[in-house]
Amino acid sequence: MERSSRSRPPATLASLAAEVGVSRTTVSNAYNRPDQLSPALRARVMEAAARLGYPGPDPVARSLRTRKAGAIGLLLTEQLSYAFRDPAAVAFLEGLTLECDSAKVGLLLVPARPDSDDVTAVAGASVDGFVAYSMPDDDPHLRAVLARPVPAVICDQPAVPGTDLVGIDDHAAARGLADHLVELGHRRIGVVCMRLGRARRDGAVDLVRQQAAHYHVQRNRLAGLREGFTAAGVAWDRVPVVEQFDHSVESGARGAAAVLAMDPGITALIATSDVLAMGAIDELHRRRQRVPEDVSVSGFDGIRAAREMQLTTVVQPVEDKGRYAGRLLLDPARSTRGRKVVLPTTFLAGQTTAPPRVR
Amino acid sequence: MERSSRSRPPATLASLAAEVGVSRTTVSNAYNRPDQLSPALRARVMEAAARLGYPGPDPVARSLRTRKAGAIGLLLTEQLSYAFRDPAAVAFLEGLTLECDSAKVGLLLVPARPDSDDVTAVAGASVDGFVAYSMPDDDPHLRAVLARPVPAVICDQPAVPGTDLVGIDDHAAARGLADHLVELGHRRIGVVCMRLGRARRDGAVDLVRQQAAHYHVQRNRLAGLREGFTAAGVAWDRVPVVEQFDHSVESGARGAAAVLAMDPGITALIATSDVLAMGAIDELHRRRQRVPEDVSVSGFDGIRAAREMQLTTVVQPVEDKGRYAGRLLLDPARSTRGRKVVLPTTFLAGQTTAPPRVR
DNA sequence: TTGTAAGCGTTATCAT
DNA sequence: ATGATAACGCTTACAA
Repeated sequence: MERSSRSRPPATLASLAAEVGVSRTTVSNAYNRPDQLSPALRARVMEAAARLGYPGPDPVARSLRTRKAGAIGLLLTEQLSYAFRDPAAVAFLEGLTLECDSAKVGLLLVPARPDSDDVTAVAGASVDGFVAYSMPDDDPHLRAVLARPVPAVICDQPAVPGTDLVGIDDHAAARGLADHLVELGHRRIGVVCMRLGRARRDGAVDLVRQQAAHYHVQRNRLAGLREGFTAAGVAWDRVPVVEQFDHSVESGARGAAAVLAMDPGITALIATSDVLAMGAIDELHRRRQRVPEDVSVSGFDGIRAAREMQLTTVVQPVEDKGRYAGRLLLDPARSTRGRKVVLPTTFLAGQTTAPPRVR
Repeated sequence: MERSSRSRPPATLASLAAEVGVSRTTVSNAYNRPDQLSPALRARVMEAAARLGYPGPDPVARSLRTRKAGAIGLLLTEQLSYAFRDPAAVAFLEGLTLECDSAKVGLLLVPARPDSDDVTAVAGASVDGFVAYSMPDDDPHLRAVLARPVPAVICDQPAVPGTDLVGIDDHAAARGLADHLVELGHRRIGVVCMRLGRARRDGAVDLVRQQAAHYHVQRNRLAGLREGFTAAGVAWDRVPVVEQFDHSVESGARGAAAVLAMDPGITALIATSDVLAMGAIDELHRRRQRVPEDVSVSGFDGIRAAREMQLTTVVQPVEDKGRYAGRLLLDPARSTRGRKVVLPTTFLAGQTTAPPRVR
């Protein structure tokens, strides 16, 4: 049996070089530039490495020397465990990882819990760049990312000078949704939206809070809706708008209940995400209301489950968002910063919206 | 306007120390041991840091010195983009990230594509440990993980001496499923299973390949099924078993079609995962077969979608698997290696299995 | 083809 | 409370 490598101090490149009787350079080359060595010598080095249990050059030491971490960080607005429950976030991850795969860099998940201001995870991440996904504009983690001397790409957020950006035109897409409902004849509506700030809060939202929302995406979607309905003569300040901190089907149901409590007579319920819309439909069904005969419901995102149930929604290319984010960040020739990629969305008329019931 | 920090060589701890006129130690302490400094001096250091645009100690250099990467690696058997489509894998991730969150370590995703033997991502990952999730026993990436001089936890895999393990008793759980179907009266059955090896392959699987499967989980589930049906007098070598490389609903449908082509007279179709079972049900419905009246179907895993559709399945605590994996790896007092955590499973009789149709 | 020498930026230890 | 010194393990001009 071989001597256990655990009994000795672990082998290093230097100790291996000493063992073989060559310089450290040679051992380094054996690993990193095999063509710079005679095959025979390389074989001797590798044999000795196996014998000593040398696992190859230490990644951290290499990173320090080469100034390349070989990974990028992804800043997520949620406890990680939570993010994975959101199909849109998962699709974004899919796209991003695709690009990481082909660039051969790792992906380090960096959670940014909204209830924590501890930024050490961001400051301590050994990465060559960051992607920030849908962070509120006042988040300290986001600031910490921008403070790091590495490139960053932000996604679904307001532009930051000198930082690449990927997003969609939430305002226009929401406006299209509003126009669709207006055209169908809806004038008495309600809205369930995702969280507007970092502090937990559920319930009715007045116009001031809508416009001051720290989540860019929600702010713009609400603005687009407001524009569309205002243009149709709807008094927006009387439209019940309910914010739900949690993003889940159950939360959508609670939001719908809150809206209905504020105005039981609405003919259409607009959710700013498909997940919330699905919960809203659940709640309506529990109340023996038919969708769309009694109440129309619309979502946003175009996640798979929503499309399968024929939800009227706006389909956005979430996976492409991830791909573009990765591409911008990993682009070897990133001479220009501050690039913007605005992806197209498509309105999808499903089976959950119809003209309001005539009474 | 401040002088741009981009114009100068980036500040380091040393340059900051020189600027302030103190030693490097003092600057280091200002960041890592604030109590070792007079508040006044610390304030001076921090002020200078802000002025010079010093972003704080470099994570890589710190890692080299402290011999702590502050992250763990997760080895996944798939292209990452693929893994996120599997609800069970996502649940595992959820559990693992929960533990990472509370231990304040990052999670580095390391993809191990089955069609690639390139192990550099594993060798080059700056991590303090690895979790390997459901890798085939002959995978070079897995070997590379075990070769790294950091602790590892393996999940859903055969035991490796000296390495912690988390898993379930797949054999016993599958046996229970078989017993359930036997009891209902099923003798003519078919099986759709997940991939058994790293090479792409779809179609009928003979006993030799079943027993030689490189995926421990699939091997054991098949063995459990075989044991149960053999005990009931079913000739297992005549049971159509079909392997599907891809793990998706569509793939499950194709697998079901293949099984039905081999024996159109089966009364029960067993899938070794819920995702495959859902596809099988789709395929049966396309053929105007009712489930369970015409054909019974069972799954495995207990993912949310399966439970919602009342699939007969085995529920395994996937999220707990992730939590235990993280806990074992991050356990500060990991004196003992080679620990085993075997989690319980529960059989769940749903609405998709019933006695075979009488003819 | 191989070796020399100079860092990469930090923290631990020990001294003052 | 602050500082001097010595690593941590590696890569890479450049020289031989």
